[in-house]
Amino acid sequence: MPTSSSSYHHGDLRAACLRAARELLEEDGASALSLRAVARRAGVAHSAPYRHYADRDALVSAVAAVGYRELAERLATAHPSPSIPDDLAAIAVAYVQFALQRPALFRVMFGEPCDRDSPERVAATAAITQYVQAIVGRSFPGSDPEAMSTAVWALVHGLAFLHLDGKFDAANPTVVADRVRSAVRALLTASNLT
Amino acid sequence: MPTSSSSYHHGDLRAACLRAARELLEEDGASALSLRAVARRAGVAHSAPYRHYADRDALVSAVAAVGYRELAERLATAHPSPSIPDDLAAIAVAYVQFALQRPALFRVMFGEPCDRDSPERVAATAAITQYVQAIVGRSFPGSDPEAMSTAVWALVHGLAFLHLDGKFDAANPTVVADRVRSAVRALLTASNLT
DNA sequence: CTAGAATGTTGGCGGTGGTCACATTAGTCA
DNA sequence: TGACTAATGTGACCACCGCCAACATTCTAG
Repeated sequence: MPTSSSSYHHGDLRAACLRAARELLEEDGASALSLRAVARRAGVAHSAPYRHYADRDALVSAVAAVGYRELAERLATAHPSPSIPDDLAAIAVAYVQFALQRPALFRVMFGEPCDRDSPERVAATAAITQYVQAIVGRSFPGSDPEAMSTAVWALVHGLAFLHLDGKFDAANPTVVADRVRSAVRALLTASNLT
Repeated sequence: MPTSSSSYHHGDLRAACLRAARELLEEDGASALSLRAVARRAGVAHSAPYRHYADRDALVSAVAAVGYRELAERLATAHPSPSIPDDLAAIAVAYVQFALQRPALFRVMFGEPCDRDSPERVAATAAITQYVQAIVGRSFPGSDPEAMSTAVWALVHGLAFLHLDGKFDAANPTVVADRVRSAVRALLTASNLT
């Protein structure tokens, strides 16, 4: 049963799986992200993805790593070189908006216990940590950068998750942005006076 | 095949399922929480739980609701009537400790998109919202209670999740507690001056 | 040109969520 | 007390999933 000439090998199944996985995640949520569905979408047998990903967690971690990079881009776009509290607030807004626009991806990135030690993941999250510390350190030279960035990241991360879970009304993006901004300002004002 | 006299009906399968589900969650994490495993543990056919829970999500939501109540108890125990920032910090520490001691349960409560609108869940989370607002309102009569409690809850919630995800070192409970305390103090000091 | 490494396929195993018809029991009402 | 009904538990079944192994095809290094 010759399938014409060379459609047997896919070409770049690894990347195709990643793309398919992200699409499934966006379209139907985390529960739709199965290796078999990914294979179907890539037009390939159900076990082919195992040639490129050891198991489901490996695929999920790869997706999460892509998510971390995208999040970093978003934050950088929100403000390339933040230095005052309002710059930081803009970045916080971008963080929360990312979570609300790609809820399933955000949950994969932060909400699952799987493969916390995957090299891709630890590298990506370490990058975010450094990013936040660098910004905070630059914005508040006098403060303890570690404690300060801890508080900032936690506040923003918590805002994202609570909005995602419907604990805060997330229907109106403007309202969300205002809420995030005022919360961040409150914290940063405090640090200025310490 | 008479199974003695009356072991056909379980007695209180609904409660037994809940208990079994919580045990599975504690012992082997979220992935072990399947309706079939619950049924096995309760000593009942795999389809019996469906008489009491419409589907898996319904069971999970019930477990989450129990978790909300337990969390509320913990917070109340940490400090019955908080009024100064340090009282609030103690409650924050209890919140994070709860997350770290029952990670799977905490993730079920806040980390899953399922059944956000289940009556049990909305009631339980509304109770938490009110609880936080009441505390914050009492502690800071002059501040906007909504904005203030938003910031407090988000900060604490974010600290819990980031510790849970290994983004902050959570090995030493004392270190964790110190981190949480200092972050909360920073925020509350700010509000005092507004 | 050929041997072996990569990659993809088929088939299968055990587990899971969910539904159905059926069996058993408990509660109610005459 | 006895019978009828609703509640509850059972077993068989379906589709899907993760994962594995044997096999087929293609690519590539020598």
